[in-house]
This record gives sequence, structure tokens and C-alpha cells, in this order.
Amino acid sequence: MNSIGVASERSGVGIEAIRYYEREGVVPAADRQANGRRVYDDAAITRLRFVRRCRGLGFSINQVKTLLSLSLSRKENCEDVSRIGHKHLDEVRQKIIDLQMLEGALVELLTNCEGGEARCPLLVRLFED
Amino acid sequence: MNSIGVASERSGVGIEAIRYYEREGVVPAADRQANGRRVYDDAAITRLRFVRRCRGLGFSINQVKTLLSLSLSRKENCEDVSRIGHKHLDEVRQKIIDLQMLEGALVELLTNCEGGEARCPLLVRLFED
DNA sequence: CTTGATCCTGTAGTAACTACAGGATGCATA
DNA sequence: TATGCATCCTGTAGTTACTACAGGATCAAG
Repeated sequence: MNSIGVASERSGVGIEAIRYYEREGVVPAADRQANGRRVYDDAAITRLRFVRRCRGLGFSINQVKTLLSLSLSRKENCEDVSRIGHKHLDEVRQKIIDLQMLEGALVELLTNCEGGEARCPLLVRLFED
Repeated sequence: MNSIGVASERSGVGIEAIRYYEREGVVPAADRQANGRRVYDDAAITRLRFVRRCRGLGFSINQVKTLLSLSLSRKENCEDVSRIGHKHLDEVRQKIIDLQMLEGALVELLTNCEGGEARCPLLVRLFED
């Protein structure tokens, strides 16, 4: 079992952010030792890492909550899971497309740049109509 | 030339966010008509769209500023552009990897779910050590 | 038994918007 | 030409998602 400091280090989520996620119900409240200190097992740390990754990919806290709840749903609300899951899948795929365009543009920029060319492709051109 | 309302609609950036980006120097101040109203050309709208996409991909306002400035740099600071560009390229590629993992997990979740299986793969397992 | 690191709660500050309020201006329509 | 409704302006206040203390308890090494 890990202290909040170790959980922070291993998940990449700041200590204060971990406590914030607990307050906001993004993750379940951590168990406490007799002295009142929080303890985290590997699953809890993985969950924190999941939250961090999702936030870094531009999902809101509410979306992360939804994603976390998706796999906890039971058979009964499978239709809901399907509908919500597909919506998020669409969004994930659009983000991948956007990132791949950005990747391509950055590669071109760096190739030109390192080839000694003064003219750089404008990144903003990326998202023309 | 477009009004701020049209620019908002075409870029997907809210009117108040557009004015906020101007105040913060994320985008250059828009030209004004004689009556004081802002006007936006296609390039300005594309730039706003670029900001929105990047923000949606989890980049901070400062990172977006940096990305916008990358292609405006001159030959002299090509080394800087290269260094900064590579750092961002790494981050873009990591985000793509994360999103592809999330995509795969969502597809699996939905396949099981729609196949009538009660057991759903845990999305949080995604980011185990 | 001290001392420095780590934890606790609680509050205040910051980043990036978002939502008014109050007033001017534009533009279609009677 | 009048009117009325949409859109714009500036400015301030509120929200989300943290981040940074303050002040105090607790742990663990020496």
C-alpha cells in the first residue's frame, strides 16, 4: 500500500490534485490508516494515471467521470453504455486525426528548418476550411 | 470580412473566448471598422480554429502561443524552432499513442457490450504500469 | 528525543474561460 | 422615418480545474 506522496509520484498526479479528485468524486475516497493518512493500492494509482492521461488529452473532468463509469455499468444499461461509448469513440477518433495532422505539419516544419530552408510551413494552415 | 459572431460560428470559438484570446495576446488584435467593431479575415478565423483544436487536444494556452510562433520564426533562431518543435512533436506522438489505446479499449468495450456480454473490460486497466 | 519529511484540513490564488450587465450601433420592417 | 430586435462594445463577476500556501499533527531516522 502506498502513501499519497508515492501515489502522486507513480501516477503523475500532484498530491493536491489527488485530494481535489477525491473531493469532487472523480475517484472514490481513499482508505485511511489509523492515523488518518490516505493509502492507495495499485488499482487506485492506475485510476489516477487514467484521469491524468484523459485530462491531458483534452477531456473534461465530467467526461473522465463518464469514461470511468462506462466499464462499471451492468447489463441493464448496456444501451446507455453503447450510446455514450460511441459518442466518446467519435471524439477520440477526431482527436487522433487532428493530432496526426499536427504531427505531419510539425515534421514538415522541422525538416525544412533543419534542411536550412528559411521558409516554414504555417502550422495554422492546418485547419483551413 | 467577417464580424466576431460569424468568426465565432466559423471557428467554433465562443465570442467571449475570442475576445479573451485577443486580450491575452494568443491571437493578434483584430482590425476594427469605423464603428469600433472587430473584423476577421479567413486567416484569422483559421487561426482561431487552430487554437480551439489545440486546446481540445490538451495543450495549454502558452503551448498554443508557442506553436503559433514556431512557423513565424526566421532563419536565425532555427535552432530554437528545432528544439521546441521536437519537444512538441514528442508530446503529440505520445498523445496519439494514448488516444489509440483509448480507442482500442472503447471498441472492445462496445463490442462486448453490444454482443450482450455483461463483463466489460475496465478502461482504467489502460494505463497500468 | 529532536529534527526534517510527509501528512492533514482549509483557504486563497491562478488559468482559461463563461456569463451577465449596461449601453451603443446596425439593420430590416411597418 | 420610426421602432424594435439582433449584434456589438467594455467591464466585471462567476465557474472549472487545479495549485499554492498556512498552520498544525505525525512519522521515521539519527
